[in-house]
Amino acid sequence: MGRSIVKNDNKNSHKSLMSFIQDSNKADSDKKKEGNLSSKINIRDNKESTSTKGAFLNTNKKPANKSKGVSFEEKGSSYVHLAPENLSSSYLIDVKYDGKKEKAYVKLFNPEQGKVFRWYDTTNHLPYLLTTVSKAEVEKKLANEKEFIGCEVIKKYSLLNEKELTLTKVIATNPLAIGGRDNSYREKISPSFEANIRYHLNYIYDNGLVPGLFYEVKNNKLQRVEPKIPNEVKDNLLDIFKGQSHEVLQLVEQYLPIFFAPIPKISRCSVDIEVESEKNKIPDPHAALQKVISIGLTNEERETTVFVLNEEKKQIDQSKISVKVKEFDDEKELLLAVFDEMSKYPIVITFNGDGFDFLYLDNRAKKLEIDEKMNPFVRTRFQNVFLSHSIHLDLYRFFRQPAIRIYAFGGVYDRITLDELGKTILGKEKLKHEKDIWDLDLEELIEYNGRDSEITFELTSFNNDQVINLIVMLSRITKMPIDDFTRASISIWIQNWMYFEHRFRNYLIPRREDILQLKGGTSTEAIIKGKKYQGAIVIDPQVGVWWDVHVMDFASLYPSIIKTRNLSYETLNCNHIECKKNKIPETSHWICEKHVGISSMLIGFIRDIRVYWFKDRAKDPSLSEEERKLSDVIQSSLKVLLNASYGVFGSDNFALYCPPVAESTAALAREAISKTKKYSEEKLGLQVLYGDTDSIFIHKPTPENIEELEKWSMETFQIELGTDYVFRYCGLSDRKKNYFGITTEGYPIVKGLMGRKKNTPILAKRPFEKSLEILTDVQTPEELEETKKKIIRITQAVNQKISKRNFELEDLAISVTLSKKIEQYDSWTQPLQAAVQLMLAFPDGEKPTVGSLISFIKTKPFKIQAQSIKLSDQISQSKECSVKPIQLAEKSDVDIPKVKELLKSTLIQLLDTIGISWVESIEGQKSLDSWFS
DNA sequence: GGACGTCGGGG
DNA sequence: GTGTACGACGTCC
Repeated sequence: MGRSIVKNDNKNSHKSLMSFIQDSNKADSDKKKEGNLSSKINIRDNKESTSTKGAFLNTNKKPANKSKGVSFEEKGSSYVHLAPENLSSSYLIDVKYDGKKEKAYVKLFNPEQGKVFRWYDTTNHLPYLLTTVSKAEVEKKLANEKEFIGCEVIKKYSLLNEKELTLTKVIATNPLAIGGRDNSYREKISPSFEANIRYHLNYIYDNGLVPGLFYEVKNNKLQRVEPKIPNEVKDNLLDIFKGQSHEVLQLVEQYLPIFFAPIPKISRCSVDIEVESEKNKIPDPHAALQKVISIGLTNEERETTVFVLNEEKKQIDQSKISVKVKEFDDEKELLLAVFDEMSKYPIVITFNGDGFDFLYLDNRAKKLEIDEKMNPFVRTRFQNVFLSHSIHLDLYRFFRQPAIRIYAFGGVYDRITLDELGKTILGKEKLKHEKDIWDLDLEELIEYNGRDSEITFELTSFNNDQVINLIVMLSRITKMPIDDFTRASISIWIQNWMYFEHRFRNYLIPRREDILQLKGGTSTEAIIKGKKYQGAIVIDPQVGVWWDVHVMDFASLYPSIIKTRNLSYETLNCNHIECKKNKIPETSHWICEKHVGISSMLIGFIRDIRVYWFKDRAKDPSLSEEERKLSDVIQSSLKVLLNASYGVFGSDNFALYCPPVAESTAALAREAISKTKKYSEEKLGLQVLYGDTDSIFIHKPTPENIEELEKWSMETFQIELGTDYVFRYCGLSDRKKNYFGITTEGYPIVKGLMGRKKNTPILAKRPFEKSLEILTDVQTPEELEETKKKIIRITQAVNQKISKRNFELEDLAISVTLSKKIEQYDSWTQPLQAAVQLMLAFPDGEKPTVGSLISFIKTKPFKIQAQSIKLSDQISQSKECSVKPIQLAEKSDVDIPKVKELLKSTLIQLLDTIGISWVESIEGQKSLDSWFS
């Protein structure tokens, strides 16, 4: 916060390493560059680099429509418009594959006509795989394959082997011939490379397409429309990266349009449906047996229309409704009207449309025998539903991504429900109703449905379209179409981003097993049993109250280490004997000093551009609010990628899984924090009170000390060490990751203390928060002593209330979100006990499952009979419970000693830090005054 | 009372 | 289906 960034220092010290790497590598890297590095930015310039694929087409058979193995086909829909021969500048919103036509196509939103057009590939791009098997041999092997088109010999650079490889490119008429069937080519030809990449993504890589940028169609050819970016912006940016390698400068040019092309307002609507349903039963979207009774649709003018089924032609009281209403006496007509309205928008937003609304509508349309041509939905071979004419943005999928929840929204929402998101992000709740949807008056139904559709829309529009902009920006960076992007998770985003950059540079995309085999496993032992390698350091806290404490931390430490130490799957444990001396401490690994690692370069680039450009601009008062907000969106999208960039290398489902990369990053971080502690203590004579992963708590440093540390960090690590907070005072307990501090700006920072955890009962939370509140006002050690007395009084008062059973049942409730299905619990945990009791008490109610919020209170032990509930075999038959769900509990059930324990364990963490003893001050017989006198 | 499992929060 | 470290509380033996 407000940290000064020493740009020049950084660049220079960074330069020293990079120029070293560059120099020793010059001959090699020049060779690598020859490929298509400079010419891939525009698809127009792409002819040379992709010319190889055209060559065979002149001589070989043409791809024919003979494949019967394609498992999904796009039907002709009346909502689809084909792109004309020439189409003005349009927004690339999607890339897909049409199995029937055996062609890739893109969806282009043309703002002039307000329509989405489909442009089918005209370059005869075809699916392929790569192999080291010779052309002749492959041709012999596949001679009788109907879908086999031919082979070409191509050259690619393998980063893993550090050499150019001559490969056979095996081309087929359709993607399933390459991979996805039992007898696909990738099963027949070994080794095969790049054979498990979805075809439409391959199409994006090969053509250097960037979803979310502008393209036009000229003489049936797709070409990018370059945005006008002020020279000034470009020059300033290049200046930031001055002195870095040629490849990084290339990257700056490549990403200019991605960051600076405007994000146009794309018109969109949200859709939410209501279905006739039996009491407490969610209708099955696969069966779609019940009528659709109402559909809400909100557009960008914030106009909400509710299409409602009114078979009995009841009079609707207009005074009771706030939205537009369209009445239908026939369900089929209702659906058709909504389909027609939806077709006007290039983006349609739902909340869980993938899992419910659209699945239901598609199946219902089939049931009602709506003409296929009028049904806007298309099924993929995985039975997903998407829209033939536009893109479907399912917000449930997007907000569910942990990386988005934590890094883009600071974890403000806990549960992924429309109500919770509306409440926490928009301050707008769903309408509550006592009755079932089935029993609502028409007016109530209309209002309820309208509200849901409004919340859904506003989740994308609040704060200047923050969510849409975030999605577009991440989609541009990772090169994933919005449709794929919002349905994939962070490791796939990073995978796609890195795959694109490999292809862009004509590098062979490595196979997971080759990385693992060549780079080996880990060499440190994890502290926690079952983990693969050792993680971060947490410095032992110095117990007590400390005044004037500076918390310094490294700016995005892990990504910075990946950048400055050149960490990448190919540079870790490289083949050069000379590099073996460049050891990673505490491990058996070493890093290459000859080549720049690709992930190091990419992660380093987005780190630098975030820190040196967008982060400052997000807060720059000299910029317009709109510019600031856009910068903030970009910096937060970069943050999302950066924060996951280290972790993915340690995740065995990541395509470039490389445990030594993750392990080395953690080891170097440990080294950085340990050295900083040592330097502070030994060279500067400072007292280090605590530290966690990338932070260090320093007692009473002078401004000179701080400056000295910042300078030393830049020189030693080329990473900014800055001041995160200054605490007027802070309290450290003997527990790690447990402390509080009051900043000089006068607000409290609380870490790990139970009183802040969301499932702590209010009874304990209230005195905790009250105590913290008065601690926040404390200015001097003398005032602290006074405040301690107050806190003791507060605590004693609550303790006495508990003894007298003077509390509300709700105040004792412990809320837990179930993390598993009921049958999957292998032990008789308290949340499970409560869930089972609920199921017994309400056999017809909604069954608790993953994500259900269960509230319970602690009781004296009692037994229940739960034979009727299906549980894991691991759980024995005797069922003793120590909790009761709040719905079933009474005050007399409460186990008083346990509640007192709970209060104690919550508050003792805070009291410990300020030196109040629970036994003496709260439980003890001594009066308050005598204890202090 | 110790080993082990589960959960949650935070980075 | 990004990583590990950590504390609290529970069950099971």
